[in-house]
Amino acid sequence: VTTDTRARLVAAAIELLDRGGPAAVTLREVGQLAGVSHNAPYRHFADKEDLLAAIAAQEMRGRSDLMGRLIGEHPPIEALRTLARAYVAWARAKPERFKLSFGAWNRGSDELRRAAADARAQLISIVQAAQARSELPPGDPERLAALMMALVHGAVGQALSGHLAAGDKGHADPEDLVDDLLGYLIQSAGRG
Amino acid sequence: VTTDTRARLVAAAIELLDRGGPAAVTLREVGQLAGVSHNAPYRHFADKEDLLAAIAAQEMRGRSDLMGRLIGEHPPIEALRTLARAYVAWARAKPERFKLSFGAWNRGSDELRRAAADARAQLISIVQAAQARSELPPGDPERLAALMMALVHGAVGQALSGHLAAGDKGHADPEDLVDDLLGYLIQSAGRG
DNA sequence: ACCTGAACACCGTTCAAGT
DNA sequence: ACCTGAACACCGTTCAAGT
Repeated sequence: VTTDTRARLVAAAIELLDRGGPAAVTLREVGQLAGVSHNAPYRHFADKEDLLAAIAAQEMRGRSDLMGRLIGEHPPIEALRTLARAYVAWARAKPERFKLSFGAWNRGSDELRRAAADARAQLISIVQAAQARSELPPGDPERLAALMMALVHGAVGQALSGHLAAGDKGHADPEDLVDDLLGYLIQSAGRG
Repeated sequence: VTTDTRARLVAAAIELLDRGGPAAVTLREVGQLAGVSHNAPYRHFADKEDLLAAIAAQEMRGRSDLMGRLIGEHPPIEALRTLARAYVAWARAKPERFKLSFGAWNRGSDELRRAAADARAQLISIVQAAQARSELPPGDPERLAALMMALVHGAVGQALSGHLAAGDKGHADPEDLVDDLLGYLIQSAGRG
């Protein structure tokens, strides 16, 4: 089909994004990489921001799909830890995609919102499963899920910004902070 | 002194940043707002990124100074909560400054690094004071401070991106997540 | 030491055509 | 329906002068 061009445009944009951030995603170079003219993108996307939103949507769907695969292979608590680690690894490997996916989310397409809601729902269901086993403290599972998401997001953001590299030794990597939080939560679940 | 021009340039850049993000900070408009030509900024800053870094440094110093004022007016745990709330309030009121201060931190000036290190040291000292009173769990205070920072940073980031507004009701505001984490930590401190 | 006006290269976006 | 080349406005940056 002719939508092939659209997919090639997105792929080219992702390549440029990974190399130099959103500023490096010039529509002229996107067109050249995709083998079309410098303003062919305007037949597939409203503007540059719309193209970036398409990348964010595709990336978010990828994260959501991966979550679906990782769940079910592990008991709830282990699934949570595995999920968080996979998320951190993705953010480290593709920092520009991570930053973009949590940027101007407002102008995001419905597809982006759908993928994000899907990922959120999966996370909440794991939290509920862990609560049912008394492996996490009781309370609103949405709120516990939000706590986990916020910590992972913040720890990765700090690592990418160089905040966590302040100490000489490697304490306080995102992975460490995730383990710490899970530890406190698990401990709090096993109370009198 | 003639450094007055530099201060006026930074003030103009902050005004434009607050209005429309880094993209709205055009050196031409910065110059016009400051009453100089469109390339006078190059006599005070290496390039646009350097001007933005100067804003980040100034803003970080403001945060660090506020921390110093808030500490000492409260016992440790209350100081932590107050600090976190002040931080969240600042990020909500000036989202573009918040995003900038945690962006390309890498190219940041020494002044930025100094201000950030200063804020971090103050936070760590409060954590230690709380640990000494057994109001926070034992362990590396740097790591506990990193956990708090990551949560606050992540919760604010999600709120600004619209992630936390998913549920109809206002659960899971950054303030709620801060309280939740503090609650789990306090509970974990009072163990057998 | 600090500032200015002119100029350059680059980019997002639009438009009138082309198939 | 999709693509192209030319053109416009805007921006970061540099340069040769000015005081």
